[in-house]
Order: sequence, then C-alpha cells, then structure tokens
Amino acid sequence: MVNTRERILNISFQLFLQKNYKEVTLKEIVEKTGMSKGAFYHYFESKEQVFLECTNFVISSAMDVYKKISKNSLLEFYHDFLNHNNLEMFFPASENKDFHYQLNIFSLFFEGAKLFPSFQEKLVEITQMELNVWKEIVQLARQKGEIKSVMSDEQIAKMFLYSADGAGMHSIFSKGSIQQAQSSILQLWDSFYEEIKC
Amino acid sequence: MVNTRERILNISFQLFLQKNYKEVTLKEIVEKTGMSKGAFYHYFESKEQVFLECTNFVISSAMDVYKKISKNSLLEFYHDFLNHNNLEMFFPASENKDFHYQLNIFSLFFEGAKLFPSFQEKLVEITQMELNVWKEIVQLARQKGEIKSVMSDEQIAKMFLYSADGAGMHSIFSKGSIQQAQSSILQLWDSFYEEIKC
DNA sequence: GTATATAGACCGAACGGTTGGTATGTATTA
DNA sequence: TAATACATACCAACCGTTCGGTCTATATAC
Repeated sequence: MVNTRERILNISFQLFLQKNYKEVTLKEIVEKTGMSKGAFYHYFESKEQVFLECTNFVISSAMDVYKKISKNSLLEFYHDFLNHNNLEMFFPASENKDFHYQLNIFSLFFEGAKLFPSFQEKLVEITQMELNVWKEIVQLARQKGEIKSVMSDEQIAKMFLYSADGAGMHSIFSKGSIQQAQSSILQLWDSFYEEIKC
Repeated sequence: MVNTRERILNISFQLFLQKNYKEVTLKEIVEKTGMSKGAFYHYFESKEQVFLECTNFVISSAMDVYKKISKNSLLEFYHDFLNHNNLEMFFPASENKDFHYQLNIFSLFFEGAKLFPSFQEKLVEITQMELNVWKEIVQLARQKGEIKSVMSDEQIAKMFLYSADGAGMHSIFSKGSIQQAQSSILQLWDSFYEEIKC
C-alpha cells in the first residue's frame, strides 16, 4: 500500500509530465490525490519542493537504467536500452488504464533546469555520463569487430542518443503514443546499425 | 519604423522563446514594450491571440527557409540549411545586443500544439513536409552518386533531422549558445555525411 | 479661419477569478 | 493523552481582461 507522501509524489509526477510546472495547480494535485491542501503541506514545504523531488526522481531512474542493461554488444545494448527506457515504467500497472495523456519528459527537463540550478547541473552530468557509456559500448563494438565506421566513437554515440531524442520529440508533436515513438526509434537505430555493422 | 502592433508581437515572441506561455505575463509584455494593457488590448483580443500569431510566425518562417537553400547536393543543402535555420534571424540586429537569454523553440512548439489544435496540425504538416524535402535531397544525392548507403532515403533524412533536434535540445539543457549548438550539429552531420558519401 | 465632431491610439484603475500558502480545527492512531 | 494526519476557511498576491477616460489628429460645417 503506497503511503500518502508517495501518492502525492506519484500523482504530481504524472501531472508534471502532462503539463508544465505552472499549469499544474495545487488544487488539481489535491483533487487528484483525493486529499486536502492541509495534508499536502503536512508532507511538503511547497509545490516547488514536490517538483524538485520529481525531477530528481527522473534523474536517478535514468541512471538506474544503465545499470541493468546488457553490454555484450551494441545491438543488444540499444535493444535493451529501449526496452527499459520507457516513461510508463514510472507508473504502477494499476494506474496505467487511466493514463491516455501525452507524456513529455522534455518539458520537465527544461523547466527543472530553469528552476533548479542543482538539477541543471545534474542533468548535464547525466547526459555526459550517458554519452560516455554509449561511447564505451561503441568502442567495444568496434574493437570486437562488430561495427566499422569512419565516424568517431563519440559521433556514433551522439547519433544514437540525439536521434532518439529528436524522434521522441517529433512523436510528441504528432501526439503519438510512447510505443509508436519507441518503434520509430528502433527502426532508425536498426537502420543506422545496418550502415555501420561489419 | 516598426509599428506598435508588430512591436508587441516581436517582444512577445522573444519572451515566449525564453519562458513558457503562462510564465510570460501581460504585465511583463506591457513593461517591455513600454506601453499599457489598454494599448495591448487595442490591437489584440487576448494574450492567447498573440501567442497564436507567434506560433504561426514560426511555422511560416520555417517554411520560408526551405525556399532559399541550395538543392544542388546534400552537402550544400545541409550546410546552407544550418546557415539559415537560426533563431537569431527572427530578431533585428539592433536588438541582439540585449539578448543573452536561452532560446527554446521546442517549448514553444509543445505549448502551441497543446493550446491550438490548428497549430498542432500545421506543425505535423510542416515536419512531414520537411522530411519529404530531405528525402528528395537524399534520393537525388543517391542517384547522382554523391552518397551510397544501406539506409533508406527516409531513414537517412530522419537521421539528419532528428539528430539535429536532439543536439539542439541538449544544447539547451547545458545552456549553450545557438552558435555552439549549430557547430555541434554541423560536426555530427559532417561525420554522418563522411559515413555515407561515395 | 475657427469650432465641433469623430476616430484612433493609448492609459491605468478596477474587476472577477485563481493561485500558493497559512492558520486553525478535527479526526485518527498508538 | 499526545502526536500525527488530514480538512477547511481564509489570506494576499497575482493574473488576464474590461472599462471609462484622455489625448491627438483629421475631417467637416459654418
């Protein structure tokens, strides 16, 4: 049974993925949780504090993803990555049925970075860490003879990461589902992989 | 001499590139223009109308870009594209000196698409049109023997477009300048081009 | 030429509604 | 009973919008 504090966080997080910070009102958070403002302020100092915790939650979850995916080959790596890097993973299955809205992690990043310098720093760190992980995987793949390319490890890594972000963004523009976005990204990556594999 | 209506639009547009819709207040628009709320409402029905006009302005400007860039080769095309596709082009040179803020076209797109179904449709149209233009250029480049790749025209086109968007977004996360973002995109594209050229 | 009427440009105070937050009270739990 | 969890009423500030007003330029009538 999830406790009250976590319930507030979960629901707030869902809302922050659907609308930007200022659009999500305390009134709405309170209504969606079925609680009261008094209860909200019992657990949290401010709306801002909730938002900060949500942004930090995203960061730590993103870091966790890299801990559990296969590093045996680039091919396995990116397939595994896509299977794990999914916004729906943040929500208990029982809540998914109520959830047909457009999720936008990018807006949350932009705003978090703007509101909290500490988050911005962490975001920069984690994107750099991400790039490094991909570079290592690419380097290994190259050494093992899995891939061959005139592109540097760094540019290949960037190509994978940035194209996925761009594809994700375009999916949001066109109101596609998360599954559609992932399918599009996979197609793109498979295609690129075909280009550089030995 | 720019007239009052355009002055309000220009300044509003700059603000909407720096903050999201709800963060930009009428008070601020009015202060920045040196006018009054009454004057604002003399020209515009609502804050929302101004925002809609800003979003439509972006769309038409984006379409104009494709009209003036070279289509002789993929190499020329993407270099020319980068030279023209620059947020700073929206602002008169005399105003640039006051302008050291982070510009975020993506947030403007997300919000426009959310607030205005008509804008969302146009956005989808223009991204599709964009993709088609790039596909044609890639196809031509392939036919001319400029490039050779196992990737389909569409996937190559997507790779160029989406990687640039992703790179742009990362630049915003790390508070880089527009010039830095473009330089990063060019490096990525040059690298990819090296991979697929004959 | 002068007085009057009109339109447009612009102003700032007031309006009604909403917001995040605070203070106080009540219910629940150990 | 005391501590914790929660509810409700209220607050001040803020928001976008409306409204009555002023100023200036121009047109018209005499």
